[in-house]
Amino acid sequence: MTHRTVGGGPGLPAGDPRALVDAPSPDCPVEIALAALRGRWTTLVVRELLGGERGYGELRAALPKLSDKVLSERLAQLAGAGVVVRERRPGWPPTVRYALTPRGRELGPVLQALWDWGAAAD
Amino acid sequence: MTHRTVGGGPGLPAGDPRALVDAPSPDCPVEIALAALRGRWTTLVVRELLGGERGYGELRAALPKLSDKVLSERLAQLAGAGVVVRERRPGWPPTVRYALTPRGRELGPVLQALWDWGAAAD
DNA sequence: CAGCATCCATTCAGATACTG
DNA sequence: CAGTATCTGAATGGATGCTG
Repeated sequence: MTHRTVGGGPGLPAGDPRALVDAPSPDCPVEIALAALRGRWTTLVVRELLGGERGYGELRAALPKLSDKVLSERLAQLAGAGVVVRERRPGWPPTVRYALTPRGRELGPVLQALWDWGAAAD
Repeated sequence: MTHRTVGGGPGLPAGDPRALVDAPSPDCPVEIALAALRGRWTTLVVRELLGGERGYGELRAALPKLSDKVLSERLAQLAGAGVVVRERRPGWPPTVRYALTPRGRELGPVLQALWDWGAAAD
């Protein structure tokens, strides 16, 4: 055994240049994750979807104070981040289902870490 | 043994009302944590301080593209969140040292979780 | 049903200049 | 050395109204 985290698996970098940036960079993994969660309401939308797939109207009903504009923005943002998939169901009236991707479900531990830190009184 | 996470320790809530909010709330632990990390440059400032205490000028040197205005704002924000302490050293020229609090050091695992998610290719 | 378009108020970050 | 003051442009979020 020589140094920590040199082997495999996740972990803070052993020489990963993205840990040395001297300015905010879209390539930094921390920024990637924070970008996915950025913006008001985002974590609440993810929380709803952690309970299973939902239709647009179900999301509106669960978060009644969230406007169409921002909800659409958040869903597009989360879809762009690979967190959410949008599925159109044929027929009338048109229905749409939103669900977390596997990558989206992996946000569970991240939100857990944030919760634990924020809940700790210290 | 009955249910998960009912006992002690951290974990997603067993009946914590803060997990059921229908709008962004400053009481939600996740929001508390994200508020501490919010804003451009914030995580980079924390990263610098994870390497040990620093003076104002050392932070400026490590992050040369960060303006005085934003650096001051971030340090005040982090101090308000209990992440950083500011210590004035007497004498001339005036010097100041910034260091993470114990609570600030506990951001390590949070940043690790964010890093791991952002670094995962999936 | 599931949204997009538009307008407006607020917040945010960068640049520059000045101070205890 | 370690900041604060001020200004400006960009991004953000909410409200309202319209559409496939």
